[in-house]
Amino acid sequence: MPTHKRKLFNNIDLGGGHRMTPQRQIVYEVLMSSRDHPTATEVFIRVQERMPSISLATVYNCLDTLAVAGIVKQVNVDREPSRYCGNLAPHAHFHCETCATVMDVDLKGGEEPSKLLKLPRGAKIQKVEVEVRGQCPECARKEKQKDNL
Amino acid sequence: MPTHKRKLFNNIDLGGGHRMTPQRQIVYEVLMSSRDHPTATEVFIRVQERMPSISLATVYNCLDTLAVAGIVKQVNVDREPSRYCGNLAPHAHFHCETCATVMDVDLKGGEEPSKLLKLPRGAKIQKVEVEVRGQCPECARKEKQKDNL
DNA sequence: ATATTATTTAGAATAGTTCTTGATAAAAAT
DNA sequence: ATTTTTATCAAGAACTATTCTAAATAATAT
Repeated sequence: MPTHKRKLFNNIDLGGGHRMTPQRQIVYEVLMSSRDHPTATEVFIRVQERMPSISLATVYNCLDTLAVAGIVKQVNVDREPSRYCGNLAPHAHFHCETCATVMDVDLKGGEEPSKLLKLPRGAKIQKVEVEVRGQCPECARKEKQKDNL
Repeated sequence: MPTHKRKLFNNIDLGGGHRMTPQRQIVYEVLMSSRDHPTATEVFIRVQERMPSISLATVYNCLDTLAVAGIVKQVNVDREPSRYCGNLAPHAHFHCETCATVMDVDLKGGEEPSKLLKLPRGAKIQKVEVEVRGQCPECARKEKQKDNL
C-alpha cells in the first residue's frame, strides 16, 4: 500500500544518541556529491538550494556531528577555514596556493600514514593528517608559460 | 678600541629588507630556548620577562617575519592557535589530546615527507606538514592505570 | 641634515566558529 | 495516549586568534 504520510528521514543512529535528521541527511548527501572539499559556508550554500530554511549554525552542527560519528572528515590546512571530505580512505591533501583548490593525494604504498612515523613507544594515535601546500600541476604550468614570454 | 655606545642588536638582514631588531632577536631567542612549541601568546609572556614594553601585536609580527625568513616554523594542528618551532629539520608533530603538549616526531628513514606521497606530476611543493593527534605514552599509561583499578 | 623606509604599539576590526536561548520535534516512560 | 525526557534547530550574540590601522619612533639611504 502507498504510504501517503511517509517519514522523510530514516531513523539511523549516529552514535551517542544522535539521529539522522533531514538536515544531517542533506548535509551528508551534499558533501558526498562534492569532490572539492567545501568549507562549512560552501556546504551551507549548496544545502540551501534544497532546504532554504536551514541555518549556517545547523550546517556547522551537522558537519560536526557527522565528523564525530566518523562518516565524514574535517580537513584543516594551516588556519584556513575547515573543509569537509567524504573520502574516508587514508590520504593526504594538496592545497594549491594559486587556485586555492584542495585535492586528495594518495600515500605511497597505500599505507596507513602512521606507519611513516617513528612514534614514541606507547603512544595512542587517533588520527594522522598529511597536508601539502604548493602549486598544482595546472597552475605551475601556467606560471611557467608566463615566465617564458 | 672599546665601543662605549655599542648597538644592542646586530644588523642582520632577514631578507626583503627586514632587519634583526631587538624585539625580533628576543622573540627568536625565546623560541630557540623553548622546546614546547609555544603559541604566540605564550611567546609573548616569555618575552615580556625580558622586554616588558613589547606588545602582543609585535610578537605576532616578529614570529611572522621570522617564519617568512625561514628561520622558524609555524605549526598548526587542526584550527588550534598556531604554535612556533625552531627545529628546521623535517619532522612531524604529535599533539597529545590529554595533556595538550606538542612534541616533535621523526619520520621513518629521516626522509623528506614529500617522498611519502604520490604527488601529481608537475606539482610544486612548498611545504608538507604531518600532524598526529592522540595520547602521548605518559598519558596513555596513566589512563590505563586508572582503568585497572 | 633630510628623506625614505621599516618597525613598534595600542586598539579597532575581522572572520570563522561556538555558544545561548527559546521553540520544536522525536523518543521513551508512564 | 499523555507526559516526560532528550535531541534538534534557528537566530543572533559572543568568543578568540589573528590581522589591520594609524600614529609615533627609529634606522637607513640620500
